[in-house]
Amino acid sequence: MTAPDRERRAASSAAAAAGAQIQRRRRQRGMSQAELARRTGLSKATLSQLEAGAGNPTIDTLDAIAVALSIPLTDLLTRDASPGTVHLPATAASDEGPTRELLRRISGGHSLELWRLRLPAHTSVDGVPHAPGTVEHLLVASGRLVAGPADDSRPLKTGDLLAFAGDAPHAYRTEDVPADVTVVIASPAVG
Amino acid sequence: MTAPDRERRAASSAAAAAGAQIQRRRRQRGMSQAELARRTGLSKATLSQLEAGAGNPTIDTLDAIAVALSIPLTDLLTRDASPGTVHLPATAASDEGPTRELLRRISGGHSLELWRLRLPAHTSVDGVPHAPGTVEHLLVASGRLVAGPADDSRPLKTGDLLAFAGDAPHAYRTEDVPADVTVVIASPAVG
DNA sequence: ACCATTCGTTCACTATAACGAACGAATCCT
DNA sequence: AGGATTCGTTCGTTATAGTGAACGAATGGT
Repeated sequence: MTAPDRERRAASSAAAAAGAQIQRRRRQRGMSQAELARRTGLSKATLSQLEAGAGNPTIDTLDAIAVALSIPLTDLLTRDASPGTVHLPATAASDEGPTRELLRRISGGHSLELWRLRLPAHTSVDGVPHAPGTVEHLLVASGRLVAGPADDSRPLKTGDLLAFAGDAPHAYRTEDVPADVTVVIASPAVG
Repeated sequence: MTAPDRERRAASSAAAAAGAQIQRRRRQRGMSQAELARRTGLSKATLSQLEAGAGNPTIDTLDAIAVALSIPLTDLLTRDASPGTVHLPATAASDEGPTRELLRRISGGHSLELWRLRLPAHTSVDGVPHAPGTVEHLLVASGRLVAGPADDSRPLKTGDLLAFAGDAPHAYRTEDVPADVTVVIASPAVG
């Protein structure tokens, strides 16, 4: 890469986005730059410049930060906004004939993770906030639970679908019955 | 970061994984290192070392490569889900404590559809072949069925996950018990 | 056979990412 | 108030990511 090329890319969205992301996640955890510096083994100077969007971090630097923040490396490279909560109650199964029902469609540019979440009765689990723009889908395979964003959680039963923003604090909680839940996480990718 | 720290991380999985990923995607496109160097504006030397897993690229370098390969930046940092058919049998639920299990990860650039498929007993349904590159995921919420590509279908029970290429002919078939299946269809974004 | 390309690698050099140290501004104690 | 921390920033220095040139090996044309 030539020097001019590098300059032209200096204000590159990738580096700036990563910087913003680092700052956001750090503050989310009530962590100071100094403390993050201690945990990562990086210098305060480096973090300061990165968060200012001025830097061009190496993959090792980003990895160290991701580890210290307990998030996947890729979460530092994703961005943007989040939708509202959608609750689709289970529909009655028809007695005869197979049914095919479209629950939800999300348009392009997403990465995808499928998780299985098993909760015994009377259990509460906090969800790890994901990258901004991440949408989380809960499909209740069996049981009951209360789940969703901290400020808008819903009671769910077998067959229900709940979609909500995965970048805000959220939690799953069972009461008298255990729950078996499939979680589909769709994250927008930076291209 | 101190010098010893850096050395210790030299064989870091993050850098090595990125290197492997770069090589894989480049070859997939029948592109030589030299040509990728031209398109990215990077030197051949840099690419050679990165693919060898020896490097520690900056975010700008990775971004340039991602752009040249027309893939989201995050794809360079992600292990791709294996392309073939994958069958993940249900795991036993632990008696105590919640379990969180990553079933599958698919890198960016996908649109997403969630379907619910309900099959009465003794029913057979042909799946519509989707666009090339589409991956279909079956999550068995309850019951049993035999499903998958026409030439490689598998018996599935409650809790199983089956992933297979959705662009080939495939079918779902129940025997003595009905089945309730969540289908996640990931299609590569157009463009 | 020969020369011309193109490939991926290695090496010395240059540009720069990350560092350590010092700074002023806030905040919290006596 | 005064001293002690802790914060985030800025500075000069050091370690290293990326460069350009040269290399041997492989391929293609004449």
